[in-house]
Amino acid sequence: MNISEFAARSGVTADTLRYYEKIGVLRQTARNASGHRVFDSRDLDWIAFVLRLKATAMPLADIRRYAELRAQGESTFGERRQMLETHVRYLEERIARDRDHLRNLHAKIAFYAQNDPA
Amino acid sequence: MNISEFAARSGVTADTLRYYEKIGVLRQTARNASGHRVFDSRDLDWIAFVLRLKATAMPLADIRRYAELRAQGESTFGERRQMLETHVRYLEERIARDRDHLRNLHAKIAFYAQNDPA
DNA sequence: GCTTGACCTGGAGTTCACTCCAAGCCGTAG
DNA sequence: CTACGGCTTGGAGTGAACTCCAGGTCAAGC
Repeated sequence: MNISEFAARSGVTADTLRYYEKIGVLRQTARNASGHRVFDSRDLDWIAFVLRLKATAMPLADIRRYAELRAQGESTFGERRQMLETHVRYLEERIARDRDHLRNLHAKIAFYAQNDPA
Repeated sequence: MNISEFAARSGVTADTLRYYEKIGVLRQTARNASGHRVFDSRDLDWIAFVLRLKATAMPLADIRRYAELRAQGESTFGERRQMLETHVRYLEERIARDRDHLRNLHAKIAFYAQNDPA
């Protein structure tokens, strides 16, 4: 598929896709005879995973590192696993913190509800 | 207390505190005879709440809006409550998404653990 | 009375993650 | 054969949130 279809399916703009390729988050994509990028379903899987990492606040520099390891094949399974384990710990902490923030916000909302002069 | 003590206690650098004042996240702070900022424990409470909102991804522009409402007194309790309720919904969604991401990451880690050639 | 150190201001610079643009190439439709 | 749309590139610009700096003021210690 071409870049605009891939953009539509992945939910990432064409500009951003080219940017991701430039910084190494996407591999150098295949090209057709006219030099246009050609994407396949494996690229779709990869970008979905990238979006998952991004959604959980992993910096693009780290995602880029993961992409590098991925490009080196199965020998990097261990290192990739370590990256993910580190990230899981970060995520677990974020969830715990968020729950705490949530409790605090609920208390504040209750206060406003009780004391609203309106 | 002076700005460096306030910075130490709040965990925010003096530069950032001055920046927050400039953009309206902190009110125009009180000054002593030499024009130096003087902070009190209520400022400490407020900055802690600002950090809570920031930690949950509220943009400074929104925090600034909340600070404005706060400066207008009790008549804005309703509007402040609405802002927090909107933010609570956002946070609840983020927690739900994070939990989903976490499950996915665990599955991927399990795969690496199973298949690591090392 | 001079030095030192903490503070002040305005403004420039930095990082991250895009986002936009000009200029150019290529295949198809009229 | 030319106009058009979609792609290409390199590079400039954007917005958020800081971060740093130069040049200046002021109170306290020696």
